[in-house]
Amino acid sequence: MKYNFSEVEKKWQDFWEKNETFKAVTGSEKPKYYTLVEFPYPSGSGMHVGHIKAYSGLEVVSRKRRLQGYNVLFPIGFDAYGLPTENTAIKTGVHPRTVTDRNIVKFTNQLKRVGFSFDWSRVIDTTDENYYKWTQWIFLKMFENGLVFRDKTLVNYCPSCKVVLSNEDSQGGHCDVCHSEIVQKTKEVWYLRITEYADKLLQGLDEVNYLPNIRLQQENWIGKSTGAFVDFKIKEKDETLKIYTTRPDTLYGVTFMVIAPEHPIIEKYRDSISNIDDLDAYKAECSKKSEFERTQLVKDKTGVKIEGLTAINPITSKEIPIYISDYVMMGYGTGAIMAVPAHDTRDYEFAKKFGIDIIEVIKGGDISKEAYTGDGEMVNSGELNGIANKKDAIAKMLEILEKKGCGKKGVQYKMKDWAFNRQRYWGEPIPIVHCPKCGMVAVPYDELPLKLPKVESFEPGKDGESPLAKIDSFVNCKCPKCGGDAKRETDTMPQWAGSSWYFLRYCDPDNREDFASKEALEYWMPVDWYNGGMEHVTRHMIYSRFWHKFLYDIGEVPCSEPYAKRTAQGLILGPDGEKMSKSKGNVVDPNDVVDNYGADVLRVYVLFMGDYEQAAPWSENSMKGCNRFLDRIWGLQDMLIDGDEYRPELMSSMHKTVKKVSEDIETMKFNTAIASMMSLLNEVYALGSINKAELRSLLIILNPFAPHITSEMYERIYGGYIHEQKWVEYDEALCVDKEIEIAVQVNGKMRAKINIPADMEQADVLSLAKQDENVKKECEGKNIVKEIYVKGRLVNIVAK
RNA sequence: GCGGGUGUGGCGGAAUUGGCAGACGCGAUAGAUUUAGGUUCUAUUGGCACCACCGUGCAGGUUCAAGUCCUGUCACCCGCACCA
Repeated sequence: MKYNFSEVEKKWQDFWEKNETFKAVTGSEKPKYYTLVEFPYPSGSGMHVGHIKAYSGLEVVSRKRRLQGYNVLFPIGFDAYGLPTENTAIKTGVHPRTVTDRNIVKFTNQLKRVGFSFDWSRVIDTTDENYYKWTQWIFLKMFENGLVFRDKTLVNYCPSCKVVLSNEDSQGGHCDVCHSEIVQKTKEVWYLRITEYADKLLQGLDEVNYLPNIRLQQENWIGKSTGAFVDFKIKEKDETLKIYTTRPDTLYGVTFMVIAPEHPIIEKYRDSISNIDDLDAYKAECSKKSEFERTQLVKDKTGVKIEGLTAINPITSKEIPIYISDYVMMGYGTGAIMAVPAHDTRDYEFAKKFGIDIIEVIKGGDISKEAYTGDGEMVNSGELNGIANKKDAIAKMLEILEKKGCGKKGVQYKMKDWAFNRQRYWGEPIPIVHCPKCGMVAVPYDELPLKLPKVESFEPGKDGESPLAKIDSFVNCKCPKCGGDAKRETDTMPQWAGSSWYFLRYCDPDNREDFASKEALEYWMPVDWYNGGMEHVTRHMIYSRFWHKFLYDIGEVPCSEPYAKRTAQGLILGPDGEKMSKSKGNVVDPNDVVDNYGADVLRVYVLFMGDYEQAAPWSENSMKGCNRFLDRIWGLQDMLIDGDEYRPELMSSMHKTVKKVSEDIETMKFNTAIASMMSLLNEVYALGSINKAELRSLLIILNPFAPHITSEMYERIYGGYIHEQKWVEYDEALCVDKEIEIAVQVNGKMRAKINIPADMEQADVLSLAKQDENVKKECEGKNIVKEIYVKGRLVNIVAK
């Protein structure tokens, strides 16, 4: 009897839905387990096989946990604000609300067709006013606590999307959404003071269990460095120039200074600078270059010496020149550096080009050829001379600087404050009112949500102005403080806002009084296991950890870190081994797979195709192998015999397979878990029969991977529901075979295989090994120097 | 440039962390079933001059034993990128 996957899959999906089989119960007596996957952006093109792989990992974990007796929260929702929807709306004239609702329906149907065991009663949509009310609420709490500010700065601006982007969204000088080149623009924008949490975000990594590469990426992103701030006096003025350095130990080697072209000191003393025209020209040239060009053209150092301002090295009292150069950035440190050409490659290049002195202060390199950045004995450095390592030299110099009062220890972070705004329609309105009398005033909490007005036109204004600015009824309002005429902020929040706290809402999604009740948060938080893409490790994850830590600090959530554990899946590549993309035409549609092979095959295949954390190319043929595997599972019904315990001939295989699958799920080695079940299946086929006890265990351990076929077979053979069963136990002692085959090597080369009882004594094994004809031949005429027996593995005889 | 990762049959990938390299799957070959194709089943499948020998990007080293450890080197992928 052939397996009719479409009928069976439909039957169980309907059953699960009708019976709310996977509904999580807040406050249940069972131990809780919260598994979280990154909720999708409901794009018009529908689901991608990448989504399936991303969700299948924790889907298996969730189903296993339920069988293990946990109360599992495995939710799903939609991160629906964002540019693609708005662009579709502009192109087609259909309102973003309609586009979003349509796409959500599409995604929901697709997700249900794959049989994911989400708790569908907790679906959230970040664009729902009952959701974004709380996004705005958290924003106002931050505003109240001084974490929100406005600043006029150079921003990354995408001329195509007409949007100001954060550094994170404009990596490599290209827009993250449309890939156009970014230009620099001066604009007053909203910021969240995430840098205030830099240290907490870094320290919090000690409390959680993230994959090492994930942790490292976050650490690099935060980019903490320790060093010193040092004041350099300006000879001609009563002024000091503050610099940041990680190498205060090299202060004796400072022969010039460099400041960023935008450094304010130039404006301050422009009348005293004799070559101000040259500086202005250089500055103009730099501002023409985009940030991207600036970092790409690293080969050649450029700069101009400031005539009229001279710095004094605080430690040697020598006069040194000051240059402006675009290799120093205003956005990091103080926008000014002390240059130590002997021991910094950039300063070295610059000094060579401009003919500046190079003074060696650390022994070990050849400074006539290149900068020496290694460690070594201090020379030419006064009281530091003779100190042999960097650490001691830095400590000594800091001591001297502090005594002289011209420097102190300091830390810097690469992470910048978060540009928190979009000049677009389809986002959460920022709940702030600009009052001519009172300044920036928060919309009162009881007026939330500040609803996004329904409009006809969503196109951004000419100068990158938000579409909301065109709606008078929205813009004009009364100041909540003084009651006078005021104007609303028209920027909206960036697409990262809604996803910065969604895991909290899942705990209590229908709450109207609070973003989630204390009880629900106490019960569910933190997320026990969070899985998603590597691309979200530095943006979404840092942002959401920041929001969560803030909420913790103001007493709104019970734990300081949101995610106890974080893993990441690898990409699915196209059949050609390239990244899937519409333009390459190598995209695989999960719908086609479900139509042709069924959901179980799709699920098993995305987990079997390779290491879960690694990228792997799609292969239709390989997937057919998974289809065959499940057909053979179905075929077991024809070789079923009675029996309520494992037979001796399958005893160790059954225990081994259960152990392997149980362990591999925990380490996300789904591919080898499936492989071990295939091996067991091969053994059963070779044997020609399987008994009821054996099949029952196999169905249960396969259930998280292929829930439809296993549910159906379980019901047919045993009656009742497989999801009400218990995960299978195994006995470590029974995983071992009584008789084993071991290899016998002579001088490290395999010469024979012998069968021995597993518990045979070393001496007996060795003497048995030496009786083998082949081994005898190899040892003939030689002295046996050494005999090694690795228990259960091999014998090695060393003969000379 | 810095950081991370990867490199194993025709292909996707395994290998208890130093112990029989190539599990499992695909593909291929042969046979059975079938009018035929497909499906299914059985057997074989790293190379080769087949009891030997050679084989985990390349070159060395440590070890009784190396895909795994050490030194050097090459290639590809992904982050970050003049971070002082």
